[in-house]
Amino acid sequence: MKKVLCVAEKPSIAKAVAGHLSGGVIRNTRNTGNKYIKNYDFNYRFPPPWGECSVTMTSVVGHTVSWDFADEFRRWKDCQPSALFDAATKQFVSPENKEVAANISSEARNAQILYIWTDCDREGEYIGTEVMDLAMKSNPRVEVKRAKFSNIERAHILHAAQHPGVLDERQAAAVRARIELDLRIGAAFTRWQTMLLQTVRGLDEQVVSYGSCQFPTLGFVVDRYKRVKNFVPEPFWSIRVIHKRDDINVGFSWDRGSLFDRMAVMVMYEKCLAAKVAKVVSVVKKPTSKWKPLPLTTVELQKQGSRFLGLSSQLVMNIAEKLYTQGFISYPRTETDQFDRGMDLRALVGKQTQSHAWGQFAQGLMEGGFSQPKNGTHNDKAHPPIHPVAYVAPDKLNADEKRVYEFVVRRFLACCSKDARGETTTIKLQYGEEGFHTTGLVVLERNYLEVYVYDKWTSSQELPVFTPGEIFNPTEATMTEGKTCPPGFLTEPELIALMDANGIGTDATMAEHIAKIIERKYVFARPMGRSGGEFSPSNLGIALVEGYDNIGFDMSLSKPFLRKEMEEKMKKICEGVMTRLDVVNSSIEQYREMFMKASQHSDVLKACAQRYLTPP
DNA sequence: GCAAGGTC
Repeated sequence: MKKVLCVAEKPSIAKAVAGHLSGGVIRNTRNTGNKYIKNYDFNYRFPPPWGECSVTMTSVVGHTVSWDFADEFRRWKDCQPSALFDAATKQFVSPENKEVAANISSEARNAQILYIWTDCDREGEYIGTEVMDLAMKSNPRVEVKRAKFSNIERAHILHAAQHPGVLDERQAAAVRARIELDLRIGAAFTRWQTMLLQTVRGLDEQVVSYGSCQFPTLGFVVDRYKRVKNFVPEPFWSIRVIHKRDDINVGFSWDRGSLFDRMAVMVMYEKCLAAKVAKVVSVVKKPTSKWKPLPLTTVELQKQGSRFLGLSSQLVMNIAEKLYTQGFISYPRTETDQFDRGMDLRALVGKQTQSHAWGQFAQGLMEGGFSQPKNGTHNDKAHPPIHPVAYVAPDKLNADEKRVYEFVVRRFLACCSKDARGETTTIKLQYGEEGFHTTGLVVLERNYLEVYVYDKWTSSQELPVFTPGEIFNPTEATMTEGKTCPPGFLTEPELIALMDANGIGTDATMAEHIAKIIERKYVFARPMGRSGGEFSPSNLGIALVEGYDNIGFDMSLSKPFLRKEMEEKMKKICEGVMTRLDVVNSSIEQYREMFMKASQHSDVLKACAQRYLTPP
């Protein structure tokens, strides 16, 4: 009988896959040197030519192998920062991963086949090559296969086991290019600018880091700050009509909205008054609905967590991680906003019927209210949307955990419910030569809104009856004056949305980048009650962005374009259009030129920092 | 004393 070693990216997947393949008959569960990892032994019948095999299923815990510079470049004074662009690098297993690596090597020793079950995304493909290398160290002749799966539903996993594929070397190469570039560019610029600015007041003890994600994130905050600061309010004028009927004051808005030309508005307003009467042009009733939300992704969880729960994105992710490891919710790092057709969503809804808070609603879904969730447009092919997998009694969780869990559950139940339905009434007026309108809403069926308490959709004041063709004398018509308002400082949900839209970081790391630029004292977070808080840059943060902008680069270091370019090059590696070395070499040359330009004009950056950091 | 990416 052949021995097959299966390796997943994380312990939870190993456990789930072992459960499905073994049919519940696990011969042996062995502890390893790592407290999270277990080895599961069982038999499984693979398709020919393998047939019935003795299987060991285990996992790593994310990356096992790290990259850094060779020893002679590790200390900051050992070399010029610019030397890091082509300094020797090395891979190694960090002390906390020693047992993980040893487990793979020793389990692979007597296996004929290594079957890789890492997540089916780019990082997973690379982690798969780490596992392969570790296994081949002890068993160079082991045959390597790769499972293709996108969720851990039983039938899906069994199908994956029956259809072994191969590792995608291009995707792994793309990740390796990314690792090398981030290391070289990040370390070179970080050392250089830290040492350059050390003599500036207040920065003597501080690391001033550069990272391809940190800087664009900082750039978003500075950008908004400048827009707020440079904002010049502009006056505008409008016309508003009010008519009192059945004791209701109905306000009508001007079809033109508002104009910046006072005289023009004045003339139009006078014409209205001269006309004396207004005429009802149309009264239109239209069914309308408010759509239930899409299945929950990580980015959405972080944005809404900040908006509705008043928790920072990082805290939300830490809590979600904990709820996941305790088996209460599904994997919290996902880009997918579509549920697989095969998933038994009703079973998951059923588990929530015992809740005092939303149990009745869940019961209602079980008794006919259920409706298949909408599909979004994202699918990472690795994880389903975030959803509750078990019911948890509220007294088992602390206050913040309870709120995150509750959000995940309510969101899920909302997805499985129906859109809210209502009816709008739109009344259009002609008054002089101008058009006016008003709209009323009656909510007819609340549906998902009953459980998704975060969305508001309320009936506006009911409109009195107006009849098409009717002519009346408006109670009041006024010319109003307003002023344009500056935008607010950047909030956390807005920042996450910007990062997401511009490809800065991944769902798993966006919160870390935000935390990092706070730790580096580039930005401050002002807590703002329930909406989560807003960011403004420090003097140092502004100085860095402005200093580099003053030097002047074709592509700004604090804008997302450089990162986007790197992402596009990675895609080209995946498509086979470029090789890893093409990408690494061309990017290194590009950054080396920028680095040289920066060092030639270091006085510009330094002067900028001095200007912002020296008290007047 | 550097990065960003996994995961715990």
